[in-house]
Amino acid sequence: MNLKEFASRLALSQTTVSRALSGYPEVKPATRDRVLKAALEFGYRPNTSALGLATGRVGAIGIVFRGGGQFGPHTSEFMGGLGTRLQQDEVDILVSTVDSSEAELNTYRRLAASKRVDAVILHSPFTDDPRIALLTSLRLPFIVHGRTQAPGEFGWLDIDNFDAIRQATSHLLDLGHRRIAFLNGHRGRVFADHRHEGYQTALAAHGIAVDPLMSGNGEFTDEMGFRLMQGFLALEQRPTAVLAGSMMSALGAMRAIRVSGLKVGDDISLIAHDDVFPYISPDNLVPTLSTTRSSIRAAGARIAEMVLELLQGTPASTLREVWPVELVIRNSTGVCPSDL
Amino acid sequence: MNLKEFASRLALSQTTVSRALSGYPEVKPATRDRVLKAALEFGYRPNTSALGLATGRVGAIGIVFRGGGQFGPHTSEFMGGLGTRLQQDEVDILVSTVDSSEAELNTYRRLAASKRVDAVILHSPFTDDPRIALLTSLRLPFIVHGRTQAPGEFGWLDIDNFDAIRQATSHLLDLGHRRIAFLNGHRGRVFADHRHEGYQTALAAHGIAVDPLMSGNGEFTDEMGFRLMQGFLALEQRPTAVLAGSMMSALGAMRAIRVSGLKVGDDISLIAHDDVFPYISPDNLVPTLSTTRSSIRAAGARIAEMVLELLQGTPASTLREVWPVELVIRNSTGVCPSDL
DNA sequence: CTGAAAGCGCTTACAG
DNA sequence: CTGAAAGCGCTTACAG
Repeated sequence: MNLKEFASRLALSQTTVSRALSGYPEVKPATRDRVLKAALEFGYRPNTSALGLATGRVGAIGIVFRGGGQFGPHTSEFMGGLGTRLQQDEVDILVSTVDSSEAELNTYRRLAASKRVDAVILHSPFTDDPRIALLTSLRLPFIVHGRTQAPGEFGWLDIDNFDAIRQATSHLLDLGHRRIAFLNGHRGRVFADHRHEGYQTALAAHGIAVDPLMSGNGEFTDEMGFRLMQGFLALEQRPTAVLAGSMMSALGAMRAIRVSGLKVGDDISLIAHDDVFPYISPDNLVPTLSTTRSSIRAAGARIAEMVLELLQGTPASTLREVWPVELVIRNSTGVCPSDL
Repeated sequence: MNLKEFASRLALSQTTVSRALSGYPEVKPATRDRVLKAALEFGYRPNTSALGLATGRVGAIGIVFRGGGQFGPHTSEFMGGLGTRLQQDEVDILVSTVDSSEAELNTYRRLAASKRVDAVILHSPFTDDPRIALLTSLRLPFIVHGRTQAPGEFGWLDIDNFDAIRQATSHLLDLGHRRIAFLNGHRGRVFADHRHEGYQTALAAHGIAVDPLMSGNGEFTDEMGFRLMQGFLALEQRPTAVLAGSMMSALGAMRAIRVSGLKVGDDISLIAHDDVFPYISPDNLVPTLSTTRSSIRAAGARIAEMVLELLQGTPASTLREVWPVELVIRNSTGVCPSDL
């Protein structure tokens, strides 16, 4: 059913019906009630394309993923967070998949030129991220999940990756550990660089330099954790503690430690970063896993809200947040064994 | 830039430009080339809303998720598969999140009434799924990921859950196991019911009845696997083999076995269903994990293709596929220890 | 408080 | 092979 038919059933003009539905003030309350009830009854809803043409707003937020690895467990939780907030405004998420950086840029061009979305969410930024300049020039509103050095008046939400790892490292140092390994994300990704700085800063406070042999970078998979940890354990002077960038790499690291005959918590301390997944909990591991915790789902929900605010006219420069990360001590961390 | 401006720059009518862009045959090749090149050069793309209004097609496929648990690891892989196929046609995925079944039905009503998507993908069907009748009455084209008894001329793709678990159970029986536990999905979900039937059928072939104490149902989380497995191990006559419905529940089950002092592969055999996640591989576990394997990403890609075919006019009744599932034997399965 | 009509940017029958 | 114009279903300035 379209507006014309719907309005004629109510014996009103399209104008009045449209205004009643959009909440304009100049409609008589009784008329509005009648329209609203009828819309529910007949299941009338404005055609999105017509609405998009007339108003320029389509009620969808875009997000682009690299088809391969990027659709990981973080992604689904983050999207779950976005969704819970956006559904309240009946805004949907438009997901596009790409194979390369170049394809990603082209997708933003396509989304902008065809006016498919009202805004996009940029994630996993690089220090100097070319997507910022592109989106700015396309005049496609956006919010960044993470931070970047790229200039511009955009909004962003990030967790305090620096302090999370600084805290975790300091805690291990306080327990007497001096050889602390680090499973980090890819170099060039802002979050990984921030974490590296936090690691370095904490070590430096104890006069310790970063040992390149004891830190590794990669995608956060179980295998990455397993392989890198095996490498660390094979070192002449193996670490007594490890920082893992995610639950997935922590699982692999724990297994490598176990297989080598050592015990997590007793022989080697472990702290992982936990994005809080519903299907794998640090409380449920053996031993329970100490973590730096920050719900990526909550971040998604807040970013959704920031996007909606941005579209409402809130200046991007006021939409910037750094979320603190909590260090949660469980049983995978202990005093450094003195016999090393 | 809109058509009007773009056409005038080319000194052509909007009609001709539109036809050239849409690949209509009645345009002179030279003209078409000129238009295509200029479109690339100026970055011209038709406005999606205008296109949607004029043609009724919006170039997006909808999928609805329950906000809470359903956004699991399966989801992201499946969407990755959808995306890789859809991107080739520049079709996007419109994701909506809901809290309840009722809200899900309303979302389909909203998507249909507002013509936001060309089709939707239904997933995780129940045996008698009310969504089928609704989508049919809404005339919203759809493909089901999974099967259902609900009547109708719709297309679907499912894996052979029955045979996967039947094979796995038979293999364990062949190894001498007689007490085989089963970590299954929620009752009422078709895939879980099919798996139960496969389990039951294989056991029955050896004259064994299903022992309700040795099978459990739930969401596929690490914790579910851990808790249920602990329960099985506490039984007076504990199982000598276990089937886990997913990698996540398998991780929990393996830990429960380990913590109890038993060894996977030696004391207890384990076979898990593996949807093939990039961040956790059965080859990399200790011991390596025997699985029933089926790439949920590949299923997503094929379903995307089926949706595109459906929209092209292929009859839904010809779009039905059951994919076989491969049993991959690794080191987590062994001969039943005779000392029990 | 309500309505007639222009306009958003396309496609496509119709005419040539 | 090309073009002028109607129509898709809305919103919103303008008029009353």
